[in-house]
Amino acid sequence: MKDLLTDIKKLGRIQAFGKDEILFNAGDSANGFYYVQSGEVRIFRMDYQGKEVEVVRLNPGDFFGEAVVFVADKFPAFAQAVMNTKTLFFSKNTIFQHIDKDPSIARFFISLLARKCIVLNKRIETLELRTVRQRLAQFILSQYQEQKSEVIVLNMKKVELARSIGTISETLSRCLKQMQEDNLIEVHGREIRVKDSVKLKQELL
Amino acid sequence: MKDLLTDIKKLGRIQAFGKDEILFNAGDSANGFYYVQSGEVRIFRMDYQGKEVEVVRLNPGDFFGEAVVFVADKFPAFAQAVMNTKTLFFSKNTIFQHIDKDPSIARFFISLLARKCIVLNKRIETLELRTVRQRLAQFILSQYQEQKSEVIVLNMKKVELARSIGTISETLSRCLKQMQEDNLIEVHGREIRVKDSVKLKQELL
DNA sequence: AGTGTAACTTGACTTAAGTCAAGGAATATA
DNA sequence: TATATTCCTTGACTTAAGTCAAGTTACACT
Repeated sequence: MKDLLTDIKKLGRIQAFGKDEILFNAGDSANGFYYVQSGEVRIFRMDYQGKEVEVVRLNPGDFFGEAVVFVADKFPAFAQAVMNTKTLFFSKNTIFQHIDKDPSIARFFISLLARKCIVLNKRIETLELRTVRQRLAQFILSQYQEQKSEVIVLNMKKVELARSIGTISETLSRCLKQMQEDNLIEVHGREIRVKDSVKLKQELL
Repeated sequence: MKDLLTDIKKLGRIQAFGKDEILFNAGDSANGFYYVQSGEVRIFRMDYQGKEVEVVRLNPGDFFGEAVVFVADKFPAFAQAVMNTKTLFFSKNTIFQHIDKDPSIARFFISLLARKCIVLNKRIETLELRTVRQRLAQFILSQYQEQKSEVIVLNMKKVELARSIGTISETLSRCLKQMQEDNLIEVHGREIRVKDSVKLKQELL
């Protein structure tokens, strides 16, 4: 699988983008997708007031745009480099050719997409929880399980975390404080130490 | 594509389930996935109190379980027939064999999964909207665009709609009423008539 | 180290939305 | 047609969470 990824990466063309540079605009024809080598990419939409609404951020090791390329012909959102970023670009044609002649490549993308579905489903379940506190607890627990450590280190700003659990930074702040007072966690900057994972789980009703 | 689906359906084994019958339990090994021929299936989890939390409902024409089968080995949730239901069951082995020898089948599942990703992403964007009113507006607009008609007919109970936009039936009720008073829509039972789609769009901020 | 900016926290206040409880439709069942 | 059940709506109330505004703290850069 690791070698497969290495092989697949060889099918891509290296591209470099400067900070704030646009990779594609909403409406651009989706004739290929991307893999982040280094840096960071953000995907966002424009709402009716022309305000940007961030959808997701992609970090090294992430593919993006492939779902769109496989089913639609235009990108529905914008992609912009957050910092200097290197990507691999995979053209639709190349990839389809390789999928057709090498089943292991087909399987690779099947499992890539399947994993995305699972992740997205989890995200939805989180967002469907009623209170911010529950969604935050869910987030902390999921990180806690992924990283095997008791200490979670956020790889994003708190505003971003807030948005990703469907709230705003002020509310997140208060919620973290409250959870500290309830002895569930301990917060130091971007480090969250899980003190009582059992009680934390009980929060999820 | 239509023929491809027909061919693929031939790879499945017909199964029939009575009302309320369980198709699989959380934790069962995922050695295959399903296609709904007729009837309805609901997927749900158990929370810590042992209360059922519905994740999604599947109707005729829907595949389910395939993402899990492609990446994990156990189902994370329960599946239950809502009414008498006929499904096709596709065993993991059979499907993988066919994927490996027929690229068009691989492509079929790639596009199936890619479409799911797109749908899930839309769902997330909806849930991230701040107010219930916005999420409801979003829901109505998306239905309005899919069905080309001004009249949307809900194919679910209002409780279910409420949950799917992350709220409860009482709030949904009040929200629908308010939107009627604001002359955006007209509600008669499960029919929603869009009266002013422009204003409705402006609701999304 | 000093200064400036961005990130985060806190407080006071307002509004949205959930809970509980009751009552009406609508639909199914006898 | 009556009766039961499920579904939906409404009201009164409480609580959660958003807004606005004012500080802190942390960090980045000369």
